Amino acid sequence: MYFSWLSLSRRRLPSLYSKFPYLQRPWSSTLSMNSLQETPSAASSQRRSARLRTIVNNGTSVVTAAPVANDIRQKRKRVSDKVSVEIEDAGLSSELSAIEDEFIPKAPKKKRKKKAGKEASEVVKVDADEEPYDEVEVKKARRPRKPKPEPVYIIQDVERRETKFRGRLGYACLNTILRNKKPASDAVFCSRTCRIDSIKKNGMDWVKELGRKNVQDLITMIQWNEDNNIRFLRLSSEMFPFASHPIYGYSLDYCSSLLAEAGALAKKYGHRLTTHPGQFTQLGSPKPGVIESSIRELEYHCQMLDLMGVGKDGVTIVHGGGVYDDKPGTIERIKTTIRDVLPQHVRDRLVLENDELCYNADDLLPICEELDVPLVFDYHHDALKPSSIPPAAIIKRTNAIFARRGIRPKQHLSDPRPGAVTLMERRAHADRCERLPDELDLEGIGIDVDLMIEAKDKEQAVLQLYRIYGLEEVKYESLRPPNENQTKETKGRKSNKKAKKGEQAMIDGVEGEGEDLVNVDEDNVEDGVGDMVHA
DNA sequence: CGCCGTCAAGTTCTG
DNA sequence: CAGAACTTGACGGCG
Repeated sequence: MYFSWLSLSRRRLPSLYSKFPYLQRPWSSTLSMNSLQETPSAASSQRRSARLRTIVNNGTSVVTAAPVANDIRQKRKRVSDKVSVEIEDAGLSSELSAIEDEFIPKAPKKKRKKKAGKEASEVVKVDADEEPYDEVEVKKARRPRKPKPEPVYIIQDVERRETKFRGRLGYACLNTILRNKKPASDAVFCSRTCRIDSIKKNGMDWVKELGRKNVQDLITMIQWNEDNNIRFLRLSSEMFPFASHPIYGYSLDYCSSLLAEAGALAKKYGHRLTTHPGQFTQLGSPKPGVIESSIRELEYHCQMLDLMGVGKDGVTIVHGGGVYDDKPGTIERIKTTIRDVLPQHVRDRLVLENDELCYNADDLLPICEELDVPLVFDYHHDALKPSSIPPAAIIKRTNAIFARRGIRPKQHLSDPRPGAVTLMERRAHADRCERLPDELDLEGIGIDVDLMIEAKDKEQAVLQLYRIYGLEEVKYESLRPPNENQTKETKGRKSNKKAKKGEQAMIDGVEGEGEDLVNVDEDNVEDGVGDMVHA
């Protein structure tokens, strides 16, 4: 049984609050009070609680001293990675007792070792901070680490909406649940890669083994998708590391039987598999070498799909790329590359996508119609770089191309990150999507197309849309709470040298007593906060 | 195990 | 003009 976190209002928990008045923080499903129990000292625990509350209650702005900010930053990052509040099942009384257990700081107890085969009837805390107390015993016994029980996640209700859309929703490359399986050796993902140094050191067979493992895990992902009613997936471009590299490249033939197995499974379930090579794929570059690399990349993607036995719906999506200060000339080069240079089997899978900086639908539709190459319409990109043609009209025209080519139409959907203002900020994808575009309600436009959801939360974003619109049955155990501290900006999601510099300056400044703080600007401080949540 | 600097490729935008 | 952003984070070394 699950309950809504929102349902636990203060009014419903008067006794709890009077007993524990320090529970003055916003309810958060991703912030575990376990993180406060990291030392045996209750006093220390409480000091940390107080400092954490300060941070939380002040929202995203860090107003405490830098060392504390740093401490909290690391703490919250760990917590948000691990997630979560565990509350066991059923009625309100057990909810309350579980919450009390959560929120009352106490000295860590020695974890009871479960006998092998015994049912796990109790919820064991997922608490990395208890580890030190186990260490001696674990070393002595030399037993493999016990798998930690799955935490129970608190999933909020979603606002229900209506749609006529009946197509498939898909996600790109990575499944957050499978990727984050613990221990790390259990992680399932398709983008194992390596460095060239490692290829030199370990040899080509070793690289190829990475690719084989990736395909093996792809099979697991396809099965997971089927079990969760997801039937549309973008294959990772990194499935076979360096496969298109001029020196370290290799054919995928060595993996043909496993690829065929994965493809057969997808076919059996009616899953659509597509690919989307990276930004290095430039069909209009003035540099011949770049075009050659791009074609190698496309051929590699094509071979992957071919060996899987994927049909015509298995398209390879690329953007127009750069403009090189000469859009008409570049468009001619793009057309030449597609028409005269691409091998036929590659061209057969090729589709173009409008981007947010250079080529909108105004630019691409004429190319697409002339060369009979479908256009994958991206709602988010069109919002950032609008074309003169309304989305519904664009989709109608590209759907005609899809129909001529016998390929099922496909579109992309994503939201900008909340609070993003500038174009560059708005480029970045939000964690999830709030709603489906209205166009999807229109006959011949959107009701029967496939929609790739490009969101940081991957399959979670799909499942959330399933819930909002009642599109498919959703398994509750597959749901994870959203990150409540989604950063506003792209800055801070990745390592940001400038931000780190500013942050370090702040820390140095405070610790160094009286050093100049002039260079510390708020943006950088906020970036630091973003980092700790998202990195 | 967690952290952090770095990593194949191209291009554009920003300060 | 250097750094950061897009794409899909992941590796590798270190504590």
